[in-house]
Amino acid sequence: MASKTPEPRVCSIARSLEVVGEKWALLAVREIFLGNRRFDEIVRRTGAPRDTMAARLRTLTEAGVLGRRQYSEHPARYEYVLSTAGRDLYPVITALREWGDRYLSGEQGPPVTFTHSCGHTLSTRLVCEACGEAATYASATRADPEGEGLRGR
Amino acid sequence: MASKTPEPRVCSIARSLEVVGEKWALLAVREIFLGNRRFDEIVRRTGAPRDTMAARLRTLTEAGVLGRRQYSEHPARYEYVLSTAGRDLYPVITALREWGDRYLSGEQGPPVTFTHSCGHTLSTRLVCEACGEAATYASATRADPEGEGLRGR
DNA sequence: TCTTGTAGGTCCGAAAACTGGACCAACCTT
DNA sequence: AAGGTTGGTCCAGTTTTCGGACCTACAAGA
Repeated sequence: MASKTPEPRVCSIARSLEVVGEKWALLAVREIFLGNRRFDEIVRRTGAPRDTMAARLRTLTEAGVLGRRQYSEHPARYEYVLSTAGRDLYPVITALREWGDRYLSGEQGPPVTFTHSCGHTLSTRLVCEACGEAATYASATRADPEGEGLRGR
Repeated sequence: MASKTPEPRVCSIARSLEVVGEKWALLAVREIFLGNRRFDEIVRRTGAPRDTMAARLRTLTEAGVLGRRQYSEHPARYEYVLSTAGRDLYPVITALREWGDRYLSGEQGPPVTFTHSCGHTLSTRLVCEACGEAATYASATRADPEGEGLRGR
């Protein structure tokens, strides 16, 4: 076999995880989605060490997922806001919540966090971008079953 | 303010990340989705240190996301397969791919990895579970805007 | 037979990341 | 003046990660 596929696969999933895959990153984003934009709140509600969360907010800001906004001048105070890219993490967070709701809930059922404006829970659906058809993993083709043919386009 | 909300929020997202939030976990799952079920393949195509990946596959197996199956007796050989819970990570992975495709693609566009059987790319849609209506972050209610009222149900 | 290859790991020491807790500088309220 | 709020930083100890070498068991080819 002459041409080896690139060792670490060129992949958007890997790239995404490079940015939001660190331990506390998505929990920070979750808090901001929930409206808690301030450092102390984020630290308190995620349970992260202050130090670690400070570093994480820095990397997320540098990556363009968050913005840092001064909301008070004289005691200089900052809050974190979601960029467009940050807001577009909503499906990722929803999918994770859904999975946790299904497989990691205790006896009292899943905790409720995000709801649709009609009051019900949001979920993610897989659809085909082109034909609009609902899809499942079963109807998805694994483009690279044997480890070949996957090259970036 | 008498009753403090629980410090670290009770949350399915946090629980999910406890299981699949480690650095190489979702990439291992990705490889298995792509049909590469064997240790060496998984290591090679993710780029993870062998050591770390061995540990990760162990935790994922213990968590019930993966199963470990012997496919050869005499040289005892094992492969990893997705459980139902593992297969249900498909939306998470799709959402991450979609985000990476959108915000982290180079000049040559996103690498293609998963496609629908019709040959097109899959994506995730947010919908309301009850009314079936398409939803966006904008139409979602933040159940806990000020850090209150979020308690598990 | 001897070598090479495959497969699924383990072991190692060095480096990086995470952790909890103390501390700090401005400002404000009581 | 004392105490609270906010957004951090600093520290030292522990845990994880990293890359590479190594190991066992078998099979195929020269």
